[in-house]
Amino acid sequence: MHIAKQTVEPTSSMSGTAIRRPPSPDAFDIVEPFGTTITVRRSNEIYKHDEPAQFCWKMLSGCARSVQLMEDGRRQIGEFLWPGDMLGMNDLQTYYADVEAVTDVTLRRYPRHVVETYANSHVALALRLRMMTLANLRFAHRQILLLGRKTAVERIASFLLAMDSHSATGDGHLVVLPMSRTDIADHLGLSIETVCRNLVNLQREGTLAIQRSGVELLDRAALLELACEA
Amino acid sequence: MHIAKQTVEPTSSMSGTAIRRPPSPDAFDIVEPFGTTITVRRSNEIYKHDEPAQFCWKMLSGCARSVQLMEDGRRQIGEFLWPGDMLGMNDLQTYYADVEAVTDVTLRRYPRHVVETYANSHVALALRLRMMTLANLRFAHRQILLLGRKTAVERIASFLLAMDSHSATGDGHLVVLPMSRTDIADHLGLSIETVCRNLVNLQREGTLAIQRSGVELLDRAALLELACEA
DNA sequence: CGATCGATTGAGTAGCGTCAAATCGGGTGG
DNA sequence: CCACCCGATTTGACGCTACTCAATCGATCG
Repeated sequence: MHIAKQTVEPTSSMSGTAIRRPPSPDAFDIVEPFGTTITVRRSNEIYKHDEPAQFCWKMLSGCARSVQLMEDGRRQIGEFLWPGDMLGMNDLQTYYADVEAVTDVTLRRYPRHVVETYANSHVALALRLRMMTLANLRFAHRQILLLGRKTAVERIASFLLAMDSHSATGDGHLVVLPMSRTDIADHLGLSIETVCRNLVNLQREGTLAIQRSGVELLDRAALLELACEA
Repeated sequence: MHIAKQTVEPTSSMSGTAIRRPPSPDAFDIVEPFGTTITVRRSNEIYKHDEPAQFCWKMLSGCARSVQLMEDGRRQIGEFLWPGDMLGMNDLQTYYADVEAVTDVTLRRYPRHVVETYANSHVALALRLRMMTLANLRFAHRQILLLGRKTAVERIASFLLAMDSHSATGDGHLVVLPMSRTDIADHLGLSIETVCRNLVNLQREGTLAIQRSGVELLDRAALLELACEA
């Protein structure tokens, strides 16, 4: 595990924890004293497939990707992880995917056995963990529908809308895309060229404007229509 | 909800609960007194998308499918459900998929609020529920890799091996496939014709033999190779 | 300024989908 | 018992979506 930097902040700063973080007090506070705040630099791994699952993490800031690799190099990004998301929770003794930092990332790291121990005595924590897992399962099933039955444009429209809901900016139309086209392709089950071409097509149609740091959504209604979520 | 028949067996018979059912005593036993054993006939629904999530169920026998429908009729089967599997657990107030009986199915039905209440006081049950959800999440991510990055043959090989692990027969090579080709196609993100053709190709190569009730696996090593799980 | 990595564009193709027809199997009623 | 019917499965012909390979463009960095 390559962890670029390790600092010990007494409390997690609230920056970048806007979306999925519930209001304090959080059932997770009970294990806060056992947490360590760490930083992982862009492109470095947070944990790897088959490693013993000793820790779990909570995203504080940045973006990470969960990666499954096939022997011949085919790659699938199961999910992107955002502030408030948990990583590394498992029913097995080892992790079953790689997780890597897309941007520089700060995380709060907890020993798994501590979390499990507290989950066995503090019902609120057990409930919180279960609800997080159920929400993740729901997202996974959305992704299964996307990968099984949606066309390339539909996948991209769905993806952009999902990214939009993570954009802290909210009001503005600009959706920041911190991940590469390759990452997007490997998340949507497409080739990088198909992602590019479809983005350009959407731009041509006036639905969005491609910018350096992301895309500007010009016609959200058209995207909703395309994403089959209208 | 169309439930064909409703009986009240005092205890669930153990028939058909071979695979994922842990040995007694089960943490679930605590809610058994609140359960009702029901039967749902082939092709009937167990619950529907957007219904209030009042109940959850445990599969006792048979096979069910979890279905997501798009407005234009495209269909995705997220998972097949087998004895021991839970249905209807959710972090929302309503279900987010349809579940239908593939074969005649018997289930044990529990009021959600009872399960939630006990989960808040009986740690073993809370843990058990979380572990089940984590396992489901792991299966979902396997399916995401399959749908995102595997070819048609690879998907079918993976599917047959997964079905094999549910076959109670074990020793014999015959894998029973209770679901239709359409169901298989909608689970693997393929067309029904592609499923047929690839099954026939595998038969031609001597990897399997198509039979009335399922397929006989003649060369499991070849399937493992194809499934990219060798 | 050259080098490098990511993004875009173009040309050609293959895998899988669609449409349509044929076949199979199981159930029904005479 | 057999002829018929209907739905599911299989087969065939063809087309299209998205992939592959390859070249170009752009931006960032030393």
